Amino acid sequence: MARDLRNDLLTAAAALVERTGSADTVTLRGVAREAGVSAPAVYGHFADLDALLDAVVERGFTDLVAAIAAATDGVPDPVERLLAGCRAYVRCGLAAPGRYRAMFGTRQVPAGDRAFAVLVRAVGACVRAGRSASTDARADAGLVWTALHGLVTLWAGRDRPWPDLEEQAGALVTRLALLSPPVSGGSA
Amino acid sequence: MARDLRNDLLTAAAALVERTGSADTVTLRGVAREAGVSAPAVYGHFADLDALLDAVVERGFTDLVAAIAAATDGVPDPVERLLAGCRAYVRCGLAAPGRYRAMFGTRQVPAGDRAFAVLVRAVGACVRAGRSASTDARADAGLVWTALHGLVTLWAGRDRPWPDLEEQAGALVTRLALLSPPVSGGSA
DNA sequence: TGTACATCAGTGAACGCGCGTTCACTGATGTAC
DNA sequence: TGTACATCAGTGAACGCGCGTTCACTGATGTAC
Repeated sequence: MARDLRNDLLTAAAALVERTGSADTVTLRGVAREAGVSAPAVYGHFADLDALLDAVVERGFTDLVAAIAAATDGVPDPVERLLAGCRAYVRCGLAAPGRYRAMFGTRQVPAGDRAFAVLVRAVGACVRAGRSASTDARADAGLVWTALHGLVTLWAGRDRPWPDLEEQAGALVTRLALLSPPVSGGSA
Repeated sequence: MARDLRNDLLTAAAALVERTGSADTVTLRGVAREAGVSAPAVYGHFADLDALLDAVVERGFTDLVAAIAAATDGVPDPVERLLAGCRAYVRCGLAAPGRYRAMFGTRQVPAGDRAFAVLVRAVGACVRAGRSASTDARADAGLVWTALHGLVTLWAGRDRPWPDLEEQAGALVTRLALLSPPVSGGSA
C-alpha cells in the first residue's frame, strides 16, 4: 500500500492552519516537516504553497457541503431541515475554525455561492409550507448566513460552552428566517 | 514641530494591515519602510512587532467606542439609539476590515467585553421602554453582536453595495433584539 | 553672544535564521527479454 | 526464475532573500558657563 503523499500534505497543511489559527502563517517547509518529508517533495503534488492552501480550502467546502447534506438528509419538515442544516454549518465551522477563516476570509468564495443557493431554497421551502413569514427568501437567507458566519468566527476558539452556541444558532435562524417554531413531537 | 514617530508607526502599521487584509503578514521592517524610517528606529517606541500590533488593535477599540458614542450621542429614543450604535459599529468595522479582523480574530478581546456591556444596556433600555419583547437582554445582545460581527467579516472587501449592508444591519438588529420599529417622525 | 559638552532619537552595517525554489542525485518499483 | 534497464517519487545540498534584532555610530537639540 503506497503512501498517498498528496493526501498527507493536505492533512498536514490543515493541521498547521488549525494550530496557528490562520493560513497566512503556514509555510511550505512547515507543511513538509509536518508530513515528515523534504520540502521539494511538495512540488511533486502542488505547484506551490498557494495551490496547496487552495486545495485545503476546497476540501473544506467539500466537507461543509457533505456535513450539511448528512444533517438534512431524510428530514421532511422544512423548518427542522433548515435548522438542522444551519446547525451542521456552525458545527462544521467550529470544528476547524482556522480552515473556516481561510475559506471565507481574504480569499475568494466561489463555492460559497452554490452553498448559499441551497440555503435560499431551504428558506423558500419554509415559506411555501407556511412556516416562514419571509417575503424575500433570498434576502432573509442572506441574513441567516451572515449571522451563522458571525457565530462561527466570533466564538471559535473561545471557551464559550458548546450547547450555548447550538441554542444561539437555533435562535438566530428562527428569528432571521421569521420561522414558526417546529411542532415538537407532532406528526407530519 | 517634531515628528511623532510613534504615531506615524501606528498609522503605517494600520495601513499595511489594511493593504494585506491581515495582521499576520505585516513585518517590522515593512512598517519601518512604510513610515520612511530605518528598522531599528521602531525599537525606540515599541518593544517588538507584537507590541506595535497590539497598539494598533488598541487604537481600533478606541476608534470603535468613539464612533459608537458619536453616533448615539443625543439620540433619546432607545430603539433609534440602539440602531444607530449598531450601524456605527458596522460602518467602523467595514472602514478598516483588516484591523477589525485583528481586533476580533485570533487575538484576545479584553476591551470587547466593555463594549458588549454597552450593547446589553442599550437592549435593556429598549425593553424598559416597552419597545423590545426580549426577556433576556444579555442573551439577545449576544445574538445582535454575533450577527453584526458576521456582517462585517463576511462582507468586508466584497463589492456588495453599501446601502444594502446598512439595511441588513437594521434588519438584523430589529429581529434579533425583538424590537418594535421606531415611530418615524413621532414625538417623544 | 559664544563655546564646550551632555543627551538622545534615528542610522547603517552586520549577524544568524527560516523561507521558497532549483538542481543533480538516489534508490525502490515495474517491465522486457 | 534471473538479469538488465527505464521510470519516477522523494532527497540533500545549495542559492538568494527578507526577516528580527544587535551594536557602535552620528548628528541635531538643549544646557551650562
